[in-house]
Amino acid sequence: MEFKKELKDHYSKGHEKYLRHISVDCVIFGFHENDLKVLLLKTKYAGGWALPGGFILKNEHMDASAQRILKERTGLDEIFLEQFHVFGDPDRSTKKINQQFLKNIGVKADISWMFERFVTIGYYALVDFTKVTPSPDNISAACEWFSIYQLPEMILDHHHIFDEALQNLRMQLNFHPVGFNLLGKKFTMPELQKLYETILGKELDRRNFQRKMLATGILKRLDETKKGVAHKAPFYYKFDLRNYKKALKSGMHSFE
Amino acid sequence: MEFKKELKDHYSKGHEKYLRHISVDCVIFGFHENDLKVLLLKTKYAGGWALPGGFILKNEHMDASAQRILKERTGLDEIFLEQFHVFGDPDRSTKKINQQFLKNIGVKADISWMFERFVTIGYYALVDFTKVTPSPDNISAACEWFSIYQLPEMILDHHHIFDEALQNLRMQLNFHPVGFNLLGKKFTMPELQKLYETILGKELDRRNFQRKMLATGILKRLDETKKGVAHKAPFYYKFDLRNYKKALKSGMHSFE
DNA sequence: CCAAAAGTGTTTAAAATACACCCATGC
DNA sequence: GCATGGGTGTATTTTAAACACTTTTGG
Repeated sequence: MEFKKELKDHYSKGHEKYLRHISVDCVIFGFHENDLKVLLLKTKYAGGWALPGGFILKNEHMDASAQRILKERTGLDEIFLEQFHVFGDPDRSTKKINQQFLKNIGVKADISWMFERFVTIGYYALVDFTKVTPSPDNISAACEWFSIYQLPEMILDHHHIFDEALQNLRMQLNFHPVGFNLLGKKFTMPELQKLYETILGKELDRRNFQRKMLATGILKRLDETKKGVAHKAPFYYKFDLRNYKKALKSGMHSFE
Repeated sequence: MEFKKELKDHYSKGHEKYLRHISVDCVIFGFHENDLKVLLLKTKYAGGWALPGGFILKNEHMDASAQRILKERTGLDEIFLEQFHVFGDPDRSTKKINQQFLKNIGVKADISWMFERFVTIGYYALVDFTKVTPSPDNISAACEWFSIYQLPEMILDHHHIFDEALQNLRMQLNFHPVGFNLLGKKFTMPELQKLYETILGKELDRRNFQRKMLATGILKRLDETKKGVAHKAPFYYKFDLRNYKKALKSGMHSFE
């Protein structure tokens, strides 16, 4: 069985390929149907959901590892990525989980780099939900989006990692208009507002939001309005990358 | 020679004691004579100054490693510490430096965990300058404070790590009144202001500064004034930890 | 008594917040 | 035509920034 051989190799020889003791975990945020979502993997046999993660190749830039992991799970390139925290508690051991996993799947291994302690580097990613094709890795049974307000049971400290990621994202939102990375090429003001409200977890004033957003100068209104929608049709906007870069230098404003 | 043996052991057997591929580097800030300073080490033989750093013991919490490293260099316990960034470029190799170092010192080693790639976790520390007794480690010739505006040539990417630390400190200063960690038990308002000005790299209005600071409610004015000083004697203040913790929850203000 | 630094205001400008009105569209 | 959501504008409050005067102290 090809899969078992691959797995055995990973456990017995992975340390020749990857840096020991270091893993990368990604909190992938997407926005869909007015809800902020996170992409999670269901581990085979071993119960519980997990953040997509991986390891750093011996000659690979750490940021590139995160990009590679994201590419594999979402199919996307050049994702917005932000390293936000390192989790270095010696008790966050994956040993038990890994041993349980191998036992269940019927692979033997007594010692393995995978049983050793891991320090994990947390990244969060902001992706365009509509562009993502979630695909599980070979040790996972499923790869699905979850609302951040209805997360399932998660392995290890992954829920804690998620919490930190969300907190960092909220902070970031006050300085850089990172929200745009979660939307498509064009979007309406109400959509953008919903996004902000979902991330921040609170409602914002519609009129003040629009004024502030436009004041940043990083939005460009299109002549097009949203079609086939009840009530007054909202305009589409697009994100003006050039002005964005200029605005970044002079600092961004915060939201309520 | 005891030292050479220790060193040889470190290079040949250190990987049994520490996590491979991971180092910790600390940017230690101190405030003295109206100047923000950083504690640096002069490496023996290999030229250039370096940030105090070290490795994570196999069963040690990452944060504890940083505390241990700081204790060794400054003599202080329970230092204010903040993990701010991980540097994971595969090119940031210490191999050449280490080999040069060993050659110069006359120790032989062909392979060593120390020649492998390191991902380093950056911490910055805020310490009370007057409490610190700088002491070099056994591979360093000197341990000295430098003004952040007159830094010497530094090895590897240490200058870049410093830059990131300073940038993070400035950010942090807008949300948490971290400045207090750099001062002693009591301090005058002008001293506190100088500190802020030095960190932020710009002048602040004396009167507005005082008002804002007092508005946070985390300062307590003592009945004591500074003695033996020309002109009007400023009051001493102390930092009110209890109110500080309360204030943190409701968020802090920014400075100009 | 005067220069220099510190304490305590006030005035002005800007930004955040709250709120009101009109317009378009589908049912 | 009316309920609903969207575009635009104004009043109010809050906060930041600019500025002035008085007080204390050593020389």
